[in-house]
Amino acid sequence: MTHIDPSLADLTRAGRTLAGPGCSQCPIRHRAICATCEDSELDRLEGMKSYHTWRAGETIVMEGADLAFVGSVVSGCATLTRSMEDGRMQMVGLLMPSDFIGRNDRAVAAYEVVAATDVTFCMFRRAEFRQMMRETPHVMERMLEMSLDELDAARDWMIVLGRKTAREKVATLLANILRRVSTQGSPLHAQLPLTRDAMATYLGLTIETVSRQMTALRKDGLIDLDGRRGISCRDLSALLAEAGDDEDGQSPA
Amino acid sequence: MTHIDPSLADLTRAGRTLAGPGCSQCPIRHRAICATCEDSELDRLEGMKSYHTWRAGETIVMEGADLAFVGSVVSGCATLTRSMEDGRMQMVGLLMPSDFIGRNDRAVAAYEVVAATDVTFCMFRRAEFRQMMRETPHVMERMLEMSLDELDAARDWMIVLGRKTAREKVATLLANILRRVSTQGSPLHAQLPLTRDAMATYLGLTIETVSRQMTALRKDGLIDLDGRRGISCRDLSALLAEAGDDEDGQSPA
DNA sequence: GCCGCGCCTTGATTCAGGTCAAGCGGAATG
DNA sequence: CATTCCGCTTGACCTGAATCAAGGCGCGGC
Repeated sequence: MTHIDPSLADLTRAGRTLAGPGCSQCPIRHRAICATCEDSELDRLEGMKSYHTWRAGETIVMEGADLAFVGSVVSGCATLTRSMEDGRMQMVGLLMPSDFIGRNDRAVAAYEVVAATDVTFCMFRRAEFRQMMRETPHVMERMLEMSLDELDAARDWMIVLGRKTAREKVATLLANILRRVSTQGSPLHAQLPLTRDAMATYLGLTIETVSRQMTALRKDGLIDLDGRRGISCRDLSALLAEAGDDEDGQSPA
Repeated sequence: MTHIDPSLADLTRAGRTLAGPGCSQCPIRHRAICATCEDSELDRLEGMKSYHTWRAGETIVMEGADLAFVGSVVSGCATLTRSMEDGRMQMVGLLMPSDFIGRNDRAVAAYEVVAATDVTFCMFRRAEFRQMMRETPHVMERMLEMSLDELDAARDWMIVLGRKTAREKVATLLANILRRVSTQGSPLHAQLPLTRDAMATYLGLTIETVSRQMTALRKDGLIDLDGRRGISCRDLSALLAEAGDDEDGQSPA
């Protein structure tokens, strides 16, 4: 169970390089929060956390349901989706390893959380975590930092939704996924963690438009497709140019 | 210099009712952060803060520029805008009284901040504020809470940008503004803090479409317009229905 | 190996919102 | 009081993405 290379840009964040040494188990412990914890604090965390795995497609938290835990993704990928009464849906976040979910001060989930692939979470009960945070200020400081990163990322996504064309939207998403989950090397390649339907929900498009734009990008030589999920790209900067971003997107090296 | 009624829903947040007693001066001191501060802490804050006012239209922070302060809005309204290299722009946030700007751990602004109306900020130098936060955990806790509220609000806005029609978008914005800045009473009425152009930038539309939808809503009897900025509404729930939200939107009473 | 189901692609058509263009009107200026 | 300018409205037209409608195809089950 290895984690992503921390030097890769973050799909749902502003691309901050996470601090912390080699990580072997739980991102909450080893990277996301406790990079500077004392050993005794780590031991305490150890006793509080638990793991749970969901299969692709399973609902993890229903919209409006009681949210009894906070936690972060250990492996796999989950989607955060909000929906309107008439059924229109918008994905508002994509949770990849080390991403955090749940807030310490509110019990009700504002979004539906669904496993996109098989996904494992490292979880804490809400009240316990809150208490721990109060007693450990640098954990709270790290939480604040992470929240602000998520806020920046959410705001960046508003440009995608509000101003980009369908082609740019699809190129943006593919480039982000390639940067984040690809096996290193050139050409980059990856297995998409999302169905076409999920991509459409994320991008504010329909499934047909996503499919057409993927085909168009393939015909234009910007990407190669391998079955339903496989994708590769030999020139990421060309793809980013189609995305309408600067050469390097929003992320420093 | 009175603040908005805290019972009014927050335009750019998830509608949490802020705690704290009557507020007469700076929201950082009296409401947003220090509702639970000791007197001695308040005195210390008092010595650190300063005020600054910008005229409508002035740029407060340029995109990518050095951000030397953190602060919150005392009165007036400012916009947070991100732009693409080809000039397309998307507003990613609207700062109203008590809203916060600037992060404690990063010096560079990701967005341009512009005064929409004459606007006054209460400011702290970044390094000082960070130090103060470290020494005062409940201030940090409040900052975390505020950041998570902003994150929820940003994610809510993604539905507006990604899935709503032009009519729904305009109705959503008008209803939010009316809820937040209207003088109490029925019919609600307010002076819009935004030009049509700024509304378009916020909603991911063009100025012409905003104008047409405003006219349509007026002709349909959902709102009344009074000059360029004046607006009133005798049935907010009807307007919210046009916005595609549930009757009460995202905010509890 | 064959079948069947879901996911995906592709085509034809429609329509919401963008684009281009003209003109109004209120507020500041002289 | 006339002028000008800028923010706004309105109209005509166009286009990009949605919608509606067929299939194709990879994958799991038998």
